Amino acid sequence: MKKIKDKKTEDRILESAKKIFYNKGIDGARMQEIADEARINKAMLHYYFRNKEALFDAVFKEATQKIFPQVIEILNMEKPLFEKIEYFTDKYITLLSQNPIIPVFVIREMNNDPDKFLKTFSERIKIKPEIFIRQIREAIKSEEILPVDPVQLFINLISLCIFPFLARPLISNVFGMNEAGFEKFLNKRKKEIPEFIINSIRI
Amino acid sequence: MKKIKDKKTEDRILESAKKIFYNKGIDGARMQEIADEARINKAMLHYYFRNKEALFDAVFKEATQKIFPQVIEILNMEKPLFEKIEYFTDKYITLLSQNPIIPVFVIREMNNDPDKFLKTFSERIKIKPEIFIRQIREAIKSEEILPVDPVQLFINLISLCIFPFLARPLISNVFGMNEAGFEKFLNKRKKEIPEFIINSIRI
DNA sequence: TTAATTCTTAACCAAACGGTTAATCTTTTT
DNA sequence: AAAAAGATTAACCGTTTGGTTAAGAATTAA
Repeated sequence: MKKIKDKKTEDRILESAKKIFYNKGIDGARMQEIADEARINKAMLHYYFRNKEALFDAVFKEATQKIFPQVIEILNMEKPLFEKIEYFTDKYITLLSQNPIIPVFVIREMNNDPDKFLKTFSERIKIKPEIFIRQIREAIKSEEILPVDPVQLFINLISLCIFPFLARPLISNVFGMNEAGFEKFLNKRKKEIPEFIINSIRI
Repeated sequence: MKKIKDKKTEDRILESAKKIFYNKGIDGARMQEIADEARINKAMLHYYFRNKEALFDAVFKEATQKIFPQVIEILNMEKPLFEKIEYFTDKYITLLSQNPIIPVFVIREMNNDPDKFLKTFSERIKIKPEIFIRQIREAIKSEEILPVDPVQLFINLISLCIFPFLARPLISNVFGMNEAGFEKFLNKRKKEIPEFIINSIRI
């Protein structure tokens, strides 16, 4: 019974911290605001999490755990290259659509303190796209695709998927999209990106 | 004689503010740190700029003025489509390489307060890529390129150019690049991106 | 039941923050 | 040279900030 109650409060804190940190970053977030959001006393934040940084780290950890492992998992699947590119784009944009603020959050905090990010990140998550890279190399050898630089191709794929989530306010404004319009744009993109890439590299 | 001295101090403030704001954002930046960087008293910041927000606005304005007008200018040039894509990629990546922190800065602050951004931004800068979009439409009609969505193609071009600057710490780490290595990667990209795009859409 | 442990709160604190003030130094104007 | 205007500083101020404390509820263990 104790554990259930624990989780209840601790989870509410984490949920509130997520909401505030995601939208304002560690520097813009206020501990009081997180406490208010969770409808608890500010001291409770320090009871469950030592300090602001520890609370932030927990939130950041969850955000990266939610995104990166899935990326790698898909890229390591045993699938033909073209099919994998299609599958990846669809799954990745769907995942980000469900957490559209995470890309901004991760990019912001990663650049805020790159050393800290790389340290805590590479300790937990192995993001080695070597299988995908090797698969590209093999496709080149077997003359299935043009001889492109595998690393550049990989970055292209990631860029095309993530960037719209980072520049969303500007894109929506320039092309006069409302929320539904942007969602439509993203859904269309799920098919456009693989077509775009495969068209480019297919022999 | 007065004006020269004015400029000297005011410029030094702006320069220091740029350095701090670019790297830490408006929330992470401290007025004292900016003053220290400029080797002046903190009160001077308020003498030349009313308050933190006004100083930040001046910095943000300069950053956007440095990037966006050039993007539009190139996209509005009278150039054949393929040549324009090549020219744009080269000039844009070169420009960003000279100001590699600006993309992170603009994306961070744009998402920090989208309404403010869109208001002050669209007042000053008209970023209507209509000429480029029309050019794509015409290339489709004349069967020079495949019938792709012009907006998606435009976003693809921008995504491929900007994203590496946003994810630089992660990219450098995953692929073991040092500073020179990343620069090499970017330079290679100046040719890879146009090839990649043109390969994809050319009939 | 009672003692110990865990959870929660209100009140508090020192440091850091953006911003102000009043006096001083420097330059320009007359 | 004297007065006016502009530039610069040190000291100060009220507020906000992350964090603590000590006391009280609530739950668990004995």
